[in-house]
Amino acid sequence: MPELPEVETIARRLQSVLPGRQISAVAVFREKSFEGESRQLVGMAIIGVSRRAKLLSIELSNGMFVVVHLKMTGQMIYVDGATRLGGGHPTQEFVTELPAKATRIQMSFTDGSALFFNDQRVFGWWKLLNAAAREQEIGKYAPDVIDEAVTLKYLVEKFAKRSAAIKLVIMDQAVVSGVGNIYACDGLFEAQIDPIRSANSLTRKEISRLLTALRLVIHQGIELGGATIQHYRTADGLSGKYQDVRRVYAKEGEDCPSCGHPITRIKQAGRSTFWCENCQH
DNA sequence: CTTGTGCCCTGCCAGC
DNA sequence: TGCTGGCAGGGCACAA
Repeated sequence: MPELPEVETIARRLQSVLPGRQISAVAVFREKSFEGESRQLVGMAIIGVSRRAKLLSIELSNGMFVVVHLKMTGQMIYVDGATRLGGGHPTQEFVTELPAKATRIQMSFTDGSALFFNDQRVFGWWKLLNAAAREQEIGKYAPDVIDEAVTLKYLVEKFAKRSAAIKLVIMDQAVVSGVGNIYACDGLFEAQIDPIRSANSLTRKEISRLLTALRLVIHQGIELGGATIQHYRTADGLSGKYQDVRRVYAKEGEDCPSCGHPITRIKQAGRSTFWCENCQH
């Protein structure tokens, strides 16, 4: 589910509400969702929350981190104490019904508030890691696509070695981090590049256009609080707004926003790609 | 090294 | 009203 903009939106919100709170209990409803000894968390305070690639890091007062990957359907919903006790004004009714069926982990705080990790498909995870292990986990991922370390030169060199379809290469987290199916499709549309073309067939000019386009849609995604197609919710349980301005993703048969030609869906590496055959070459 | 394929899970929905 | 297959914001382990 969540790509860089969605994870960034969650990270920013959690950073504004979690620091200073002390963990009173952690309930793991699905063993698979949590790696490590959850009891070690009790008594720790939250120092801060950050994002790198599609990973969230929650820093604890003992120097350890809860590193989180939301994969396809993960949600991180924070509910304040007043709302949980019924006296607040929840932004979404369902936050009062947590934990829900898909809640895999509940982290409770001493002030009555709680953080819920919901994950329908159970692909996502929380790992309790020390600083070195967290560095190693994060180190598996290439620089964020919006990081200045991703230069035109960097991409030109990476693409030169790859004959696979450009759509797959920009979604390869060892090339750049943060681009998933929605922003890959929309970025390629914005750059007017055919998703099937081999990465090493792109000209320098096209790669430049693609980098600019990817950053545009990613930044727009962040500004709009992410894209809610199905499962994604902000940390307040709200929908994002990027889906309202998306170009082609999940718009099969609808009019191309640029030329009006119907948007096509094809399958690449088992996943849907949406694009305009008329505009993208 | 690269590439393609299957798989991890659960639930929804279109089409029979 | 069922059933069934396809599909879902990701990434890893394999085989070739």
